[in-house]
Amino acid sequence: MEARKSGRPRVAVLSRDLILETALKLLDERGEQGAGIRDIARALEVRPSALYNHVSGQDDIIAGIRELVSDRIDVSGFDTLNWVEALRRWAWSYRSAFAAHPPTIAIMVVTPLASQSRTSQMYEAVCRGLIGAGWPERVVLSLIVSLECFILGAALDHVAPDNMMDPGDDPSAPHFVAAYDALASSLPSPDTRPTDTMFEMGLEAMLAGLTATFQQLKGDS
Amino acid sequence: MEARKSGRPRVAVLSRDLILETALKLLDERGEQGAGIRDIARALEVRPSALYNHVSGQDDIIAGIRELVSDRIDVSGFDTLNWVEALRRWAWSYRSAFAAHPPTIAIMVVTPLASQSRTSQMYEAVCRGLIGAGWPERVVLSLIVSLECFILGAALDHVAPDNMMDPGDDPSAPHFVAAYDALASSLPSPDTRPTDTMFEMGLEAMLAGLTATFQQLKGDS
DNA sequence: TTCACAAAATGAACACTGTTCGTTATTGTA
DNA sequence: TACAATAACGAACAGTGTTCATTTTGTGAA
Repeated sequence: MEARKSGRPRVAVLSRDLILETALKLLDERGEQGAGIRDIARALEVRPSALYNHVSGQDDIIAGIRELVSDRIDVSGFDTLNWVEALRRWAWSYRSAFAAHPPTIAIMVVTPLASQSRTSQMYEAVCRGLIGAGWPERVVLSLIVSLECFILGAALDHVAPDNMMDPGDDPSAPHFVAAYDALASSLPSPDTRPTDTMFEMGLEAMLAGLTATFQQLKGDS
Repeated sequence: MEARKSGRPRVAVLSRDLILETALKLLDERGEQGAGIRDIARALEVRPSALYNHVSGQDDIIAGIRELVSDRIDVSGFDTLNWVEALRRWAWSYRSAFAAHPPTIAIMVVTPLASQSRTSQMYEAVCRGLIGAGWPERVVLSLIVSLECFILGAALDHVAPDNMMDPGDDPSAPHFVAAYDALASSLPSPDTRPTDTMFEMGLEAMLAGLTATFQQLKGDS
C-alpha cells in the first residue's frame, strides 16, 4: 500500500475504459449513490482529480456507461425473424440489459442521446428491420419510442422493491388491497416476481395492438 | 427588506403546505436543480434550517409534492364510463398531471409510494372500476402497473427535448435518419410534438391489446 | 543529444449541497 | 407567573463535483 508520489507514473494507471467499467461495477454493487467521482477514484486507488485527465466530468461518465449498457441489447432478431417476434426479443433483452444494472436506468432515461454513438446503431438496426417489414417510415419512430417508454418504465418498476405498492391494511382502499392480495397469491411460484408477469402482460398487449394497427395500415394502402 | 432577527416571529412565516407549494413552483419554474433546500428557503426569505421545523428533510418534501401532483389525476371516468374509456381518460390526465410539472417525474418514478397516502386513493378508484367491470382481481394490478409504466415512460419522454433522438446526419444509420426525418415532416402542424402522437399510438395499442385479453378472459370463464 | 512540450499523476483548494445544533425570542398552557 | 413548546436565526459539518498549480514522466523535433 505504498502511496504514489506526485508526477506522471511510469505505467499509466487509468484509462477511459477502465474508469467506465469501474463506474458500472460500482453502480451495480452499491447502487445509485455508490458511484460518485470520489468512489470511483477510491476503487482505482487514485486521487479524484486524476480522473479528469481521461474524462470530462460526471456527465461524460454517464454517457459512457449508457454505451456499455446498450451494447447488451439484442437486435439480432430483425435479421431473421418477423417483426413481432423480433420486437419481442428486442424488448426482453432491452429490459434485462437495464435490469442487470438497476441504478443506471433512472439516469439514462433523463439523459439525452449523444449522436454518432453506438446507441444509435441499435436504433438503426430496429428501424431497418421495421421498415423492411413494411412499416411506414413516418410511424416507425413513434412505435419504437412508445415501446421504449413501456420498457424503461418497466425497468424502473423492476428496480423498485416488490412491496412498493403494498397498501398495507388500508381500510379506505378495499379494492386496492384485494387486488394486491390476489396478485400476490396467484404467483405460480414464490420466486416469480410480479414485475415479470406485469411486463409480459403489457408487452403482449402492445404487440397485439400493434399487429392490429399494422394490418389496418396495410388495408388502407 | 429588513432582516428578521433571531427568535420566534410574531406571526408564523412557514407551514408545511407553504413549503411544498413553493417547492413545486420552483421545480416548475427552474427545473430539477432549482428546488434545493437553499432555493426554497431563499424564495420564502428564510434561513434553510427554518424549514426543518416543518419538514423532516428533502425526502419528505418530495413525498409531499407527489401527493400534490397525484391529486390532479382524473379517476372520475371509472364511475360513469366503460373501462376502456375510463382508462383512456385516466391515462391522459395521469400524463398531463406529470407533464405539467416536468422535473418532478424523474424524482417520483424512483421514489417508493408511501402507504395510507392520497395516492393510494387514486389506485383504489382505478381498482374499483376495473373489478366492477369484470376484470379478475389477480390481473388488475398487473394491468394498472403496466399502463403506468408506459405512462411514466411517456411522461419522461415528454420532458426530454424534442431533438433528443436526433441522429444528426449520421451516415452509418440511414434508416434511423430516414425514420426521424419522415416523422418530423409528417407532423400535422409545426407545434404538434412528436411525443403526443407517440403517446396516442402507444396508448391505443395497449388498450386494443387489453380489450382482446379481456374478451379472451371472458371466453375462458 | 538536448530541449520543449504534452501527458498523467498528486494535493490543496473552491463552491456547492443537505443537515444538525446551539441560541434566541415568542407563544400557549398549567 | 412560571415553564415548556415552538419557530426563527446563524454557525457549523460532512459530503459532493470540479479546478488549478505542481511534480514527474514520456515523446517528437531541432
